[in-house]
Amino acid sequence: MKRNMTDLTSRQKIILSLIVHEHTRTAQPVASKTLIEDYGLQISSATVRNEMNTLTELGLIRQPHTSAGRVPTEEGYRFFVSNLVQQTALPIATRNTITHQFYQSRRGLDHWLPLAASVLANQSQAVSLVTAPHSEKIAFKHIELISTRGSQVLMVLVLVGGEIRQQILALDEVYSQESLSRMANQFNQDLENKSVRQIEALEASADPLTQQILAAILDQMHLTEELVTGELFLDGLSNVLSTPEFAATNQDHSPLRLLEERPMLNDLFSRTVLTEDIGGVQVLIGGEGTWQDLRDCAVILTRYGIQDQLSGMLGILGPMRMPYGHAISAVHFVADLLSDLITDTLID
Amino acid sequence: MKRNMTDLTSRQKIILSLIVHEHTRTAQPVASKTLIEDYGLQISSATVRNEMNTLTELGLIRQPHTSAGRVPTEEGYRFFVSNLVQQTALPIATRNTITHQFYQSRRGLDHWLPLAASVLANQSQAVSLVTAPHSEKIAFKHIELISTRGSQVLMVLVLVGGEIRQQILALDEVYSQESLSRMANQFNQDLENKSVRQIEALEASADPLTQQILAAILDQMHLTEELVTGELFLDGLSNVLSTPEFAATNQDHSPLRLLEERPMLNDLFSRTVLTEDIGGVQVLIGGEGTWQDLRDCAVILTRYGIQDQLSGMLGILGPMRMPYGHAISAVHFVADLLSDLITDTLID
DNA sequence: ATTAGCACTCTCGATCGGAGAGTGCTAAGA
DNA sequence: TCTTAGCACTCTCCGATCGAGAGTGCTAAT
Repeated sequence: MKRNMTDLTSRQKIILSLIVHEHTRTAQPVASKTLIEDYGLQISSATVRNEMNTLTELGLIRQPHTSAGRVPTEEGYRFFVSNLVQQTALPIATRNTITHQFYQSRRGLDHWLPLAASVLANQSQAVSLVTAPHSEKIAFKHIELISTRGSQVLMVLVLVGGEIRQQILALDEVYSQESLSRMANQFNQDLENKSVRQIEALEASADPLTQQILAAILDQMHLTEELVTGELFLDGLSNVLSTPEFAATNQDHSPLRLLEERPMLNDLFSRTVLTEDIGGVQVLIGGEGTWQDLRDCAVILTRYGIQDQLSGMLGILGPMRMPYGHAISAVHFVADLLSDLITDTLID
Repeated sequence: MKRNMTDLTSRQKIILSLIVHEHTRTAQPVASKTLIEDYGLQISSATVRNEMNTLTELGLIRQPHTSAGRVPTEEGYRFFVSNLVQQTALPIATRNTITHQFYQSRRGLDHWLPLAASVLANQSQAVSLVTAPHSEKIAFKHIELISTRGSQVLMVLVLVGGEIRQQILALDEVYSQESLSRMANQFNQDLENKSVRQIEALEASADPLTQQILAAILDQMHLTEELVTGELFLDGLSNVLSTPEFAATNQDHSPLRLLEERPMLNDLFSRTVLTEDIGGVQVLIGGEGTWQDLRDCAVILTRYGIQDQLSGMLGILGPMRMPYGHAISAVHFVADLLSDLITDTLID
């Protein structure tokens, strides 16, 4: 079933590449004549047709109907991406512009993540997805208790890795800001770098007030732990709204549904990228049998961040007919950029 | 131009209402016969046709072509919303379920805002928009300096109202967590409740380290001040993807573009709702001449929060053909719910 | 003021046919 | 054995045509 490099002659590879390229450009079936005319091949259209026949038998391309040109199949795209695609690095000027946007007045993740999504969307002309980085292991870093009104207190919790969580606590009596700060300092000394387990062990043998706060801390840590990924940033919806692949022709089965269904999205993330080391880019073509809604789409995903410590995911979702070389390069580039930024500002 | 209540006989109002209702249901032009058959009117179709003629002359309904039924015009919808719509309160069971979801294990805005978006989207079967609440006047509440690595420090800034901002600072030398905490405490005493102006006044006469931190604080306060609204939460995209109004038939002019263009969105927010007091719901029909992309859409927006202190915006964007009664009630309901929650947990 | 009756108009869907595109096959040439 | 010119064949696409049906506007009667 699975083809490898050696199954195809180099001429067949060239023809497959050209079909992919041309079909990406025009969204139309590609004719044998178009190929020799537009790309100046030194062979006749009949020869191309013969080769096309072979490729069709191999399941790499197909004809929408008897007398139409050829279109790459899912298999065909997979073969292309695995063996033939060549990454087309972003122009140096573009890279500089983008890098500059990220580094100007170092504003932190709040700024970088939407920017990453925006850059990806622009570069790929597809929908981009970026998740906030998430710690591999949840541990306490710092707590702050801020008196607000009456006995109500704002708890700000910083976890190792830099994730910040907040919660309003209703304490039993009113405490001054001084005593709240003292309490927070105590927690900061006692809990630094401690894991959920270790903190749970302390919970039992504490006075009621401490217990209440510990419970809140643990609550937030649990919530964070349960997340597969951090917050999700999207961009580039308008890039794909008008493409036929995303139009909701089939009743309400649009690939865009996926973006609103966190369970599905998490599933996608878990099954593909979470298993990979940082640095590898995964390309999913046509839903891979699992995601019906992605039948005509491709997803390019990768992980960024710091191996075994703090990582997020980013990638794009576009029509299967996509400029893979450019898209993969763009994903790589943005991932590396974010990884660098996070390494520079890691909170540990 | 503008019609008021008294321009129409009560029978005309009934007919207009029925046309709006029926067209909302079927998305088809409404015939005179349909009206008397499906709604049991005790008049003949010819009479209805005569009245329809009048309504057409008044510009409240129109015929797509000579021998088709009638469709409400923009004007017609406006008249309907201003004079005829009756809010249909959400069923008590639904209200309870929703309220319960908001109040369970009070998790704070992180939880409430996406939930609000989700509830609105479900109730209205349209796209929902919710912005995080934003302070009317920016003032310092609390700062925390957390040592991370080497001379790098995480600054967590809490503003009056509860907005939290963070930034990584690169200090000139390494400070212990104790000395950082001491510094933070000093700031907390000196700056409590101070505005941007007041803090700027202090900046000049401080030592370099203090200056650096004050600059960072001011930087974040300025950034916050410049925001028209807080973070934006969306939901319900899939509700409208398949409706003709949102399909990107006209090249790439879909109403959904709007959602990705913050400037446009801010403009929409500013011109309509920011001018209103909390409690009033605004209905925008057909882009009101300003927003081309919203030609076939309606937007229902309102403000929630605490007057003159902390407020955000929420609403829905749907096809002009929309169950206004239900939608307006839903927007009202969710806004009130959020206002209550925010009042309970206000940080001042 | 209302309504029955009727002629009129316009859309929608089905059907048809021709033009054009592109193929597969065959047979000849390198 | 590989390549290619030539040609018949197939299928889509597009426009034209047509009839059915829906819904109206008008007229005349109540």
